[in-house]
Amino acid sequence: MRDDLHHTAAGRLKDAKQRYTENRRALVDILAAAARPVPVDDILEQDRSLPQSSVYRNLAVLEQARVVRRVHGSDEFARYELAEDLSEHHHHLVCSNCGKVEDFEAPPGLERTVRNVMDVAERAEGFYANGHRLDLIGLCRDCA
Amino acid sequence: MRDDLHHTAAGRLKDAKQRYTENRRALVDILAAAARPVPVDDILEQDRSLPQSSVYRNLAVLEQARVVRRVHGSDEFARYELAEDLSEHHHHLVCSNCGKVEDFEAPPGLERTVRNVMDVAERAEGFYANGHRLDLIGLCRDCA
DNA sequence: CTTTCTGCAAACGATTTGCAGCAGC
DNA sequence: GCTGCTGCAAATCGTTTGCAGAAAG
Repeated sequence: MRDDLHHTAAGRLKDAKQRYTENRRALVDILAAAARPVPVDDILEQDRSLPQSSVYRNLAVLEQARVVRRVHGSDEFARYELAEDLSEHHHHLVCSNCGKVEDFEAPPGLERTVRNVMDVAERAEGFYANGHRLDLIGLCRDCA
Repeated sequence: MRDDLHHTAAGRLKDAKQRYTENRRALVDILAAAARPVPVDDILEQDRSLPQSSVYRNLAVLEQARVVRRVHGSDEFARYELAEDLSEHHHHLVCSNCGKVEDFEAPPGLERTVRNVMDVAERAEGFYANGHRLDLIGLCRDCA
């Protein structure tokens, strides 16, 4: 499973004419292990051997190769998670107090409804949606 | 209608022990006139008499007073819109190419579905949602 | 070998803040 | 007057970039 992930990541990097180096593999491992989008600072704490600039640069490369995705919380800090098709489809619980972001799996009916909304957007506004984000904003357990 | 808006804004600022000055009124007017969240740069262009620092400072004050709300697009620029209860409830079409954000009114069935999801989040995760954002990500008419 | 990656340190740029003067109450 | 607001210019800080050396292929 984890091997499969690395295999896919390597393939996508190769398509983008990029190498799958130690540092990049480490980033993918950290993101795969997390149950939430990870802020850059957390990554640096989890692996002190990674220099800040390399982390930023490699996350940008991985994002372009569609291996990871950047996520916005309620604060200014960049957070990253694995690309949608490398993990389960899910949504986010965003704490408006502390900025934390948790993954959340929505009940099945929702996806169908959202699909309809995407069709409406296309017909009504000429907007070609290829994805969506549904974030619930509120107070996490710690801040409640 | 517009007067009512200013009246409400003034009241909320008073509650926060803030004054409703010319500059702040101008910001509310600009946001009320837009059909989309407005980036700070656009505000500065629309009213050259507003100094950058005042715009940032006043938007922060207005946000704390719950008159405006900060919105995240797909780029790094801060965008603002009127608080949810001062405008119509709506969602956003976020262009993943140019970062632009458009307002979009979703069909009624969606809201009911989302309400259910919020209940699920509370029971399953102990997360007290008080709002949501559903953004469709894709290509706007110009970028398609 | 050639191309890409790394890590340091310096640069960048959107946003924030200190401060002296001005305006609201 | 006292308190809060303004606008300038300087500081802040997450993020980006230039460059010389190391590593991948």
